[in-house]
Amino acid sequence: MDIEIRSGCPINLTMEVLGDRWSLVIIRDIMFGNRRHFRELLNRSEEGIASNILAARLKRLMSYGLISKLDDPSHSQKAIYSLTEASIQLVPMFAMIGAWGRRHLPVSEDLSIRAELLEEGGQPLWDEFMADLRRIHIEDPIGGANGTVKSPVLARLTAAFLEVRAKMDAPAS
Amino acid sequence: MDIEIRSGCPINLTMEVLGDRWSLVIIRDIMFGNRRHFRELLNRSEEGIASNILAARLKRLMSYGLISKLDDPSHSQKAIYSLTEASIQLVPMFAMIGAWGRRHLPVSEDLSIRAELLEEGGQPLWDEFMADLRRIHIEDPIGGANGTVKSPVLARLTAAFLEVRAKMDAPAS
DNA sequence: TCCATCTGATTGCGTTTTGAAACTAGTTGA
DNA sequence: TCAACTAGTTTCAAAACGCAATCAGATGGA
Repeated sequence: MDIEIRSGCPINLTMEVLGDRWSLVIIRDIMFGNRRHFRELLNRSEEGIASNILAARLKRLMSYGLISKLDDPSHSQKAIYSLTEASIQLVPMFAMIGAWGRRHLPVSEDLSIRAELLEEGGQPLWDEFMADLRRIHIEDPIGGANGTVKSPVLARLTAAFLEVRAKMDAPAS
Repeated sequence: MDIEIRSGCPINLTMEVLGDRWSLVIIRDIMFGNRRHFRELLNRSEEGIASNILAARLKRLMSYGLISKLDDPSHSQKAIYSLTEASIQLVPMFAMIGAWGRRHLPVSEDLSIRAELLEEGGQPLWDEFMADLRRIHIEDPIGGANGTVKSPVLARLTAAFLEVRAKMDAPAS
């Protein structure tokens, strides 16, 4: 749960915190899929994460201040997981990671449309998206989780994704 | 040695390839430290990587096409490790990772000056650096390894690093 | 009230990965 | 000849991972 601090190099420290197969994938689901509950992160995970691994990662990310946990008023046992300012500032990094992956790895068309739009939008779109995320994760996490408060940028990204999906499912014309 | 392909998402795939504690640190040393031999990567590693882990990671990165290996003509047992076009294109990602780490993690001043300069320089500096890297890793890997061919950008980053180091070592004025 | 279902996890257990130290096998230069 | 250097491999213990089963409390409908 603690950083060993092999060295004070920014790249090394970032890899000590985020350098595993799951942490960034979980943050991605919270950020781009607005999955705010344990079960959403578990069952709707594209990659099929195990429940013990998810629990361990959520705990770890909380200890680093990358996500926060809040009781859901609608269900005393439910918890709402939210991004923090630190993880919201990962947006440009996600854009770069997505851009690189799209160019050099065997990505699928539907799952990479959001990365494409995020890359094309550049800094102005990233700023807009980060402002949205602050509203639905920091200012009103409960409204953000239950859908009362929405992110326009996220809505656009999701719409584009669903459109590509629909085209792929349709019979070839 | 092979990607499992849990999903075709660009972020997931990138994490499957680079999502461990060592891969990016090794590429960083080759890229920013111009360490081109096994021993340079092993003994002059800031983080103290073990030789078996280094050997395994080099093999893995080669299998993904992120580094290439070449016989050193000056010593029949020596190998020269070089970046490929794919890993050279990681430069903007490194810039973002460094920028994020510098803001949110306990980095040390000397080891983060290069990240600071890389961030400030923006896309123009990244393009210049990538052009340099192509010369010393792809066009003339042997000259790049033995120092006959140099990177002006790398020289500037290293000079700034050594300057900060010197200031830190000097007695407080 | 009863009970199936949902909540965020935890427990066991076998497999895989990691890490440190020692070691190998060959090369080089004095 | 020999010490130093080259790129790794071997060994073995510890940690992390992945899967399936399980848990205890909360909820909602009959």
